[in-house]
Amino acid sequence: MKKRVSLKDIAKEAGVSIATVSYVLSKQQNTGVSPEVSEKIKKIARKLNYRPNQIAKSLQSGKSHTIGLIVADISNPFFAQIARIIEDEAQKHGYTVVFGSSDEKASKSEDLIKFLLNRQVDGFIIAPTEGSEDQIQFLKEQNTPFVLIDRYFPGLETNYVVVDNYKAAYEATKRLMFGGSNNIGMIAYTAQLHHMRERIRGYKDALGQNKYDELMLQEVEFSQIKSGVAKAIDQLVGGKKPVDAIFFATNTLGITGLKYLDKLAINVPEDMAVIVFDESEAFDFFYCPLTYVKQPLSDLAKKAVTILVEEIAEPSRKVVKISFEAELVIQQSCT
Amino acid sequence: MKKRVSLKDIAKEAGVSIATVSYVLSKQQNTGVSPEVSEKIKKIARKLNYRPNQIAKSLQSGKSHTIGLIVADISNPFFAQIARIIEDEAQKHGYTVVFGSSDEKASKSEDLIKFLLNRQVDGFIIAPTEGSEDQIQFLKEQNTPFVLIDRYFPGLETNYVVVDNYKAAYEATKRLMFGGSNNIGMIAYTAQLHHMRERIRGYKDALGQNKYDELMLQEVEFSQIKSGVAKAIDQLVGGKKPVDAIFFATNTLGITGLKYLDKLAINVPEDMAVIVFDESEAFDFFYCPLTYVKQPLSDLAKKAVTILVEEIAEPSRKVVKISFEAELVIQQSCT
DNA sequence: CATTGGCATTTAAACGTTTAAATTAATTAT
DNA sequence: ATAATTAATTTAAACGTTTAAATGCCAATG
Repeated sequence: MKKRVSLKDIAKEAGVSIATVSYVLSKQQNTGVSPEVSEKIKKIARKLNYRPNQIAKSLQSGKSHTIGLIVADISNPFFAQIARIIEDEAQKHGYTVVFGSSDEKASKSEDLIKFLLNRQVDGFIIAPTEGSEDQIQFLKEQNTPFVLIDRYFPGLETNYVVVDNYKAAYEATKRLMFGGSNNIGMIAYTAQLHHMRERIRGYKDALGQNKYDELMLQEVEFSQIKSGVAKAIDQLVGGKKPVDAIFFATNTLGITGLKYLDKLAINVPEDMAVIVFDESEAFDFFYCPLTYVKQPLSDLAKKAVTILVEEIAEPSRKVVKISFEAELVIQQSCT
Repeated sequence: MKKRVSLKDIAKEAGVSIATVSYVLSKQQNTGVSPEVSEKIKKIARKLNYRPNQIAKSLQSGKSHTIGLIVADISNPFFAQIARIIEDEAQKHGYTVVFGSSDEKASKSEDLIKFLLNRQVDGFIIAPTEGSEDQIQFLKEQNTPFVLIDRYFPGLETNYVVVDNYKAAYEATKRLMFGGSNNIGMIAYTAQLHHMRERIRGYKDALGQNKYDELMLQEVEFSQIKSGVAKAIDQLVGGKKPVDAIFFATNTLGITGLKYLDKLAINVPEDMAVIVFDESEAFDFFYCPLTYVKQPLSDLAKKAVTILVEEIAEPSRKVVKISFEAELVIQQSCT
């Protein structure tokens, strides 16, 4: 491996000290290096194809210009899209992004945080998993800059960028009612995560006391989506009061659920109205154009980066809490 | 920001030199530190919650334990899935992954490579874009370890892990013929990238001289997929010899094309047989179960990491070229 | 002419590690 | 008792930067 050229090499070739080279190449304005020397150094640097060693800079400055992104699963299009926007936005600010997938497991999330802290990331953007409050609290105590995205913990004073899940779910459910559905079921995750609870709360509130029945809300485990969703749907359609509409709390639940409905030969929207939280490329091929809740991913991700970069620059500023509105894209599945 | 605890802090508290602490904590076997001192140091380290500064280690060792992943677009599920597998595999070897999306632009790819080189990544996994040969050549000259994935340049002696695109395309086309299609069109990218040319070559060879007609191969630009595909399909179905089958060269082309076929009210497979290269969650919802070429993503990604890690350990070893077989998953769209 | 000031450059320390080499102390052999 | 050996620990240099402080030089000032 050819040794990379360093300031030292340039200094030697130019016959000056390392410091002089550094002054020239880090090109702050008022460093009194003579124009001749300056030119000479720049020329040599170009000739040798000098590329500064970011690691050395980081050690010296204490800043790595890297941000850690922790999501549930980078291969889930929802997070992949967020990752892409974060990447672009971070790059604009001169930051690199390193990522990790927690698989919704607090233990993995903890490992990742530690791993990335060792790497001296300057800050984190995290979609926190259930049970990771103490990790978040730890970051806060450490004064490590971070922004939560997609989810947050109402009990913790932290930066976050989310969507108004309650409102979005409320409106979606109301739309189903407006479309004529009388028994609206919901399929959500078992998780105690706030964003999930908010979606459920929105659903319940929309139905109101008299309409809501325990069995109409089915919760399934992350770890066994497929069987869980199947069982949930069986419950919803098989009970004494079968539902005529289902509100899926996420993308993945929706995809899995629609496949199962297909298997049961239940038709959307004739036999069953449907609304799904989040979009998916897959929905474009569903025989009935789906009504879904569209999150402003780009806004979410960009804002998260902006806040993080600001926080890195000015560590102990006030916490920023942002909640965007989601949009209900109405198509034919909810009538 | 609370200062992180360093070896120095531990040394001071323990009343020993920094070196002793380092010897204890980097726990090579035979460093003759007395058990008492060793225990004491470990205890203090735990108490102070010491976490080694990876940046300092990197500077000292010249290894960052980071690998750079450059793909066309991380938000494309094909690459997102690869990224996920690479992440897991890299982690097993103690590596972090930083990623960047080139958008199939050589200039972006070049910027990314430079950016990540400054970050001292130990090596790269790259899905190279068209026109990036010189960048790859540059890495080779620099002796920077790297592995190409998904695509490669036949003119360059480099590590790569790909799929036998020729064979996969050949078999797919033959299957369409076997299914009874007489005029088989193909929609591919304009790119001169080898993997794309191979898919096209496989298609042509399967058809054979007598069957192949210029107009049956339509190439569209990356930059205008939607309009390009629409135009291509118009050509294919509108000519004097309308096609009765289409072979889509990628995932994205397939999705876009199927949507357009829908718009034209062309039915699969009655009016048009279809095979797509690569899978997509979306296909599960297409009214007719699609026949598609399934790449062994997991094998590809894992192998790429293995090769890279080996190359980093032993830099000037022989180039490794791997070609996996793709699987043709036959469903109802090709009859 | 000695002093001051300003400019261009260098010295040196620092960031947090690792590690070869040196030092010191204790033990064993002669 | 002295030299040689071994064990435990420290010193110091190195990785590639940045940057405050020091230095050297020259011209201008009083």
